[in-house]
Amino acid sequence: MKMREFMALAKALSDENRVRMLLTLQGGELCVCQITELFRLAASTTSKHLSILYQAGLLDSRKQGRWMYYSLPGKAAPAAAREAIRWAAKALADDPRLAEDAARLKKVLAMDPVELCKRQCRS
Amino acid sequence: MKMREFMALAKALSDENRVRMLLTLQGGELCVCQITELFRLAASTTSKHLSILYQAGLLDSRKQGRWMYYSLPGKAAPAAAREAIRWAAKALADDPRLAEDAARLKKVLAMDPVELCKRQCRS
DNA sequence: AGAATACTTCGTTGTATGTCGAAATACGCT
DNA sequence: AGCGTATTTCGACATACAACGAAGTATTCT
Repeated sequence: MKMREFMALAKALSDENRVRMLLTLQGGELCVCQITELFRLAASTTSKHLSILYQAGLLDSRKQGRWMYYSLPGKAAPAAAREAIRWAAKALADDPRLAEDAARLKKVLAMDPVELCKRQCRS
Repeated sequence: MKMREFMALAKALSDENRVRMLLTLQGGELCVCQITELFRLAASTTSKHLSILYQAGLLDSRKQGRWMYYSLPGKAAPAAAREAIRWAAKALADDPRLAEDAARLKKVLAMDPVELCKRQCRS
């Protein structure tokens, strides 16, 4: 792996919101609007973060209709990326903030997608 | 491990010069002036980088007389830090830039310490 | 076709950070 | 004590980057 690619990985992990997003996706794929709701950021900010993670090789993406789903990468992903995710997940296994994120994720998943989007339009 | 500590690790690895310094230390402990010579940075810049790596738990340090030696941490270091180093080392095992650093390191090690310091005073 | 929705791109703003040189600190030597 | 050396801290500057809102793109639905 070239230095350039490694630095993309390291820089992608150097922002707390991105790390939280990455590890939240351990619970399965999510679309941008769900993640936006979860972290209370502007949709454009969320999109940018996910793009950075994706370009570093830390996420897969899948477009279905209007929705863009992001998920942790499969076996095809570069080993260094998968190892980075395992490193972060292991190191932060007992972090309370991630537990909160997981709890809020449940609520978001329980919401009707249509309701979710209306919420965003209001805020 | 708390999020705060993990982010310190990730941020420490998010600068290319710091990663190169860290992996160069796989060759054994070095003092600040040797690393400064190796990377052609201002001594104050080198010192700052090493301090960031140290505070994140990625380096041990040892003061001997006027010289401050930095080295990779031993078994006592947090597991997440040692895993981060292994991750970086493995990912960059075949990076040409690190090979150059290792080659220049040999030259620096071959130099008389006194000569080394004079060099820095001149430049 | 037109309206609504989900996402991305762009432009701006504030903050963080890498870099340097100068000054300050710590240590050894005479 | 005073000098020279190694390192760190401080102050200044430039660049990088996270955040937002607005505008643009893509897709679905009527």
